[in-house]
Amino acid sequence: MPEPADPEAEKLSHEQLLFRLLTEIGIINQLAETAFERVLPHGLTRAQFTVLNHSVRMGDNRTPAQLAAVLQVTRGTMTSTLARLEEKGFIRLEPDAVDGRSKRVLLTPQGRVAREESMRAAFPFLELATGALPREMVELLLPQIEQVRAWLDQNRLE
Amino acid sequence: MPEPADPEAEKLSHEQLLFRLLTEIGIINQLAETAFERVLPHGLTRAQFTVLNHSVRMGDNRTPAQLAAVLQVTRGTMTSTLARLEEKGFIRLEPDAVDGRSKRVLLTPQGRVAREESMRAAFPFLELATGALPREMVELLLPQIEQVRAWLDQNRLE
DNA sequence: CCATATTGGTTTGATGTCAAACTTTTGTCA
DNA sequence: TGACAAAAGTTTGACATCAAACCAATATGG
Repeated sequence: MPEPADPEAEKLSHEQLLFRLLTEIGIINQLAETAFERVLPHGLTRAQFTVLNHSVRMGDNRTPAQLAAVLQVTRGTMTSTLARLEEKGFIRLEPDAVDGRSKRVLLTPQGRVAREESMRAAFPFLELATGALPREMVELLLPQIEQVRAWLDQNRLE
Repeated sequence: MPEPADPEAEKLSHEQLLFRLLTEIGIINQLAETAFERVLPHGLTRAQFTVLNHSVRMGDNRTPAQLAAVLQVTRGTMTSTLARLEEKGFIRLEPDAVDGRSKRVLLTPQGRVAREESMRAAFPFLELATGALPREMVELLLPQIEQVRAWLDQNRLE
């Protein structure tokens, strides 16, 4: 059947499909971020949680520049997020012993607890979602999405 | 082979997979938005472009509340975006003839031109991406991503 | 060894975004 | 019809984000 029955169903170009994909991703991100921040404790934002989570999982004692690179934000943004985490007592910022330009980001015990609380707070929402989004689908989706991420990552217009 | 060779490759829970998916989506969004805004003309942002694009594709003469609902932002956010588009001369805001509370968003000719220019400016980037992200993959991905979006959309914690 | 380039971090200004409080207008219903 | 509820839009305050300009410290090269 070469002729689509639905006159609306015009054949989209490869580029148009990609654009649609990025648009959908934008909306998902917006909805997910809003839902996530609504349940996070201590007024944590997604950006702040991401720093705590990364520090727990990959180890703390990183420099702000390293965190900015890994988490894909500018250094200015990281400066701001770290300042708020320090205000809340969830990290400490110490001067680097060997490089006078650098600092080191250390988790505090309260920071670890706050990350744990955040995980628990997010769980019910994720659990609810598992009902509608089958595991096989997510397993199929993830590597493809990672491929999109990898391409964008490598083709940043510096 | 029930034992994974890689000791890192622990079996992730369904919830953890979903979390990873949303994290990847967040990073993709950030990279795509930054890349897109770098090429947009007239200092347009993605939010502003989205309003122009929607008005061209779906017709203008909508109310701010309608646009906010369709584009998944709060009314306060839409107020701000529309104000900047009006400053740039790309839309006009007129009072609704029948409902004294409402306004109507009208595209100006310059607004239509700016949207066209934006599409052209974005094309080279999308074209580049088509090389790395095959059409069959995008076609496979899109309906699944739409399913995720639809679930989040319906399960907003109002 | 010194001039220059690079790197780490900060600051500023603009924008998007949300939640919450607020005003104005419209709708409901008793 | 008059009180109250609902809806449209705005404003404010907080945060994330970027780009660009900036300072300080380190690295490089002649």
